[in-house]
Amino acid sequence: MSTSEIYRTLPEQIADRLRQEVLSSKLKPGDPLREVDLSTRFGVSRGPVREAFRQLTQQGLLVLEPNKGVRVAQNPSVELRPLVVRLRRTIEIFALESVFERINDSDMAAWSAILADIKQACLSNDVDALTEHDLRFHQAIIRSHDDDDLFALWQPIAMRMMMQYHRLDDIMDSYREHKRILDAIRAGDRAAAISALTTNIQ
Amino acid sequence: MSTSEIYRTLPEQIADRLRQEVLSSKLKPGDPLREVDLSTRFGVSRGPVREAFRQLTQQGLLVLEPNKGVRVAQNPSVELRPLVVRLRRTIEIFALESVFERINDSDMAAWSAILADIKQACLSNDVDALTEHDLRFHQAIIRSHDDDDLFALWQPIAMRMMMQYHRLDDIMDSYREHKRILDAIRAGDRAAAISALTTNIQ
DNA sequence: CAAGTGTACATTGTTGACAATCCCCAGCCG
DNA sequence: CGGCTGGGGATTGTCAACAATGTACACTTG
Repeated sequence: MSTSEIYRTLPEQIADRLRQEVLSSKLKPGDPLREVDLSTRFGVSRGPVREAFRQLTQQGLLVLEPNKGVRVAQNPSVELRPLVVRLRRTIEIFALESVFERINDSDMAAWSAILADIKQACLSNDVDALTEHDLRFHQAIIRSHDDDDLFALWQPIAMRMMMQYHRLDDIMDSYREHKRILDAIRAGDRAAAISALTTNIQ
Repeated sequence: MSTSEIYRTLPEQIADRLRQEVLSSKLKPGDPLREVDLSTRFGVSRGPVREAFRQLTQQGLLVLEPNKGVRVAQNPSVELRPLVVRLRRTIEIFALESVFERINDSDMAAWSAILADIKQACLSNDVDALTEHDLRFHQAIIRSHDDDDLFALWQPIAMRMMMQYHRLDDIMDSYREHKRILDAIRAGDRAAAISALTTNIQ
């Protein structure tokens, strides 16, 4: 997720960068993205850029109009939002349910590290960093399953929520909510974990 | 959906054809797809084929391994199946709930036509045609919303179920189930419609 | 003979040129 | 004056050549 990391493919690097800019509202809903602009900016040809567009379209961050290019997706309609929340809860609770059976020390350590990043982002009031680590936290829940299908199901739904403006008045609440989830997991308390997760997803 | 229709884009034509072959098990899970094979077969270059691959990957029908090409996706693990069923029910019931408010005569006519196609496919024991029209029926429920986001959310989930082998002993049951749904809609009976839909999705 | 290594081939990744399409706007016509 | 029409620039779509990567298998080596 950080800047100087080894990526497998060119399109992935481009997609990661663009995703970051969409989630941080550097690119706003409706903004058009031009293939040539980005290809010169990243120093590659249009092919990899097109490929990155496809990845982000799949994740619901961009919308593609044939012969007209891509734009940043509009936030889901207010009508749809309750559905998206319900779907995301369904998936993450499903994943959480079986976390208790598989969890090991290295998982917990990784989670604690992410929670520390969330705390740090909250303290320094860095909303972009918070979005990134929030995403990583939930991704870790999903990924504890090691099932690419589950991740593929979850991603477009989660992305559609992440694009929304932040719902919390006090940014520090984000840290508290995630801490509650992790504490409940550590304590092996399923009901508390699900409750905390449900509170966090809305 | 039929063979000689006007499509906007080349990749769409290719993707439609390949989807049909995956859903009809002409291409089986794990089968590799080669870009050059398909580009010569369709008489185009590799570009549009790659693009079609991306669309089908997004729909969960193909899996993409960098530098190694695409393969037909494995069916979701048995562990995941209950989740997929739950998600699909959640979305379709959500869509169905508000169908009652928007429905008009031309919608009903279109639905009746699809139901007739389903009946025809059942009578002639044509499983491939049944799969296609089954998909069209549910797609019509989703599409009655005229919200591309809802469709985008639904498609990858529905596709993962459509890849599964058919669950019915008597193929004619499929017609009966869909007829129950449509009759309930026509009668304006929400509870019955939801019940019939829930029975159909499993 | 087993394990590692090199090499040729098959396949995907990337590129830049060219074609098709869209969009804006000036000019024309009713 | 309002609406149609068509030209030209901007943008995406397609293509074929070339580069990079992965794979299979014969070969060496201990």
